[in-house]
Amino acid sequence: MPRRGKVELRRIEDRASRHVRFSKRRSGLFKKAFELAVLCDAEVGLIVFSAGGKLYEYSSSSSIQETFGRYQQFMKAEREVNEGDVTADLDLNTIASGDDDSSSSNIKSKLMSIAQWAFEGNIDQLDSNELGQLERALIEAVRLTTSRKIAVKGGDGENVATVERQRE
Amino acid sequence: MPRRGKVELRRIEDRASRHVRFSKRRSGLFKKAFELAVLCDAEVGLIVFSAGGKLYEYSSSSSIQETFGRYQQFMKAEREVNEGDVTADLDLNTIASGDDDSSSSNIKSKLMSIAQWAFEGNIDQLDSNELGQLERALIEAVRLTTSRKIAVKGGDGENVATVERQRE
DNA sequence: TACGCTATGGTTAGCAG
DNA sequence: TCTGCTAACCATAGCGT
Repeated sequence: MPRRGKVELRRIEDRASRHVRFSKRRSGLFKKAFELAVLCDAEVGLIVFSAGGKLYEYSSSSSIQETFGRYQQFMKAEREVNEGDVTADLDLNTIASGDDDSSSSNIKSKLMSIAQWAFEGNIDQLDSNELGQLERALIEAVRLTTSRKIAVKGGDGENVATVERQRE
Repeated sequence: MPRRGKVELRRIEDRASRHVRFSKRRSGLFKKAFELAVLCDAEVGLIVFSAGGKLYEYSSSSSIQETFGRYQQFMKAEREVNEGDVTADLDLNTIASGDDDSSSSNIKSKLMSIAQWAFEGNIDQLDSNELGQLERALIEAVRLTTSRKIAVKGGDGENVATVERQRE
């Protein structure tokens, strides 16, 4: 005798039942994701971790990373529109400002902006100007990281790594 | 009179119909994703781009980026297991090797390894040793990027093969 | 533990407004 | 274009094995 009523929308407490239903619903979800991509010509990226930590993924393009890269680009573009920026300037203001704040959040956001370069289109197609932007972002990240390292270590100022720009 | 037969699994050619069905199926997919997360205590991240480039997203945790960060960690851990690595060593071998190959693919993979640091747990919790690893990765990325910049600026004839992905 | 079954509830294609 | 309707298809909970 199949189900008696409609499904309640809350966590299934019974472990076994939860696992079985996870398995069934997961396959249903991935099927739907695939159908949406094919039928409607959409790009779909789907990541699922089970309660036990197992990973399941689907991407209609070549990889999840590619889809997420597009997502990052989209977010970046939206941010720029909202802030009135015109060019993909990679936070040059922040780089220019001389504050020596090597807090972890600053490092993280700098690494995230570098990550965007990794996820965006081909590195092949970057011109020397864009490479220069990337270069500056990386140098700034080195500076923040080095400061942070020293701060954590507790004042060992001798180990500062120096980045020397190559002459052009 | 509702539908006459089962749905064919191929791109819907009629624009209007494709849009309507995208809208309906998308909401169905997001509902299913939400249900899976709640019912089965799973972590779900879903990104959808419509054919027109509009973005739709869902994440059962605080953000897509967080889910993707976990995905990155998972992939990294898996890679380490497969390669027999014990520590999160961030390709120090590659860094150590003195080859001066500033090809775009090397830059990209270096940026990706840096991106992993951004997505991983709190920067706060890195000790000075880990910060040193990150520092070295960044310095190597600067070196590769600078070389690349000079190469591009100088002899432009180098048009590295561009790979264009086909859809379907 | 995982699969097959099936009645029920849920999703949706086509159409009308 | 979007919204609502509804028949028809589809997914799946609970059970049996």
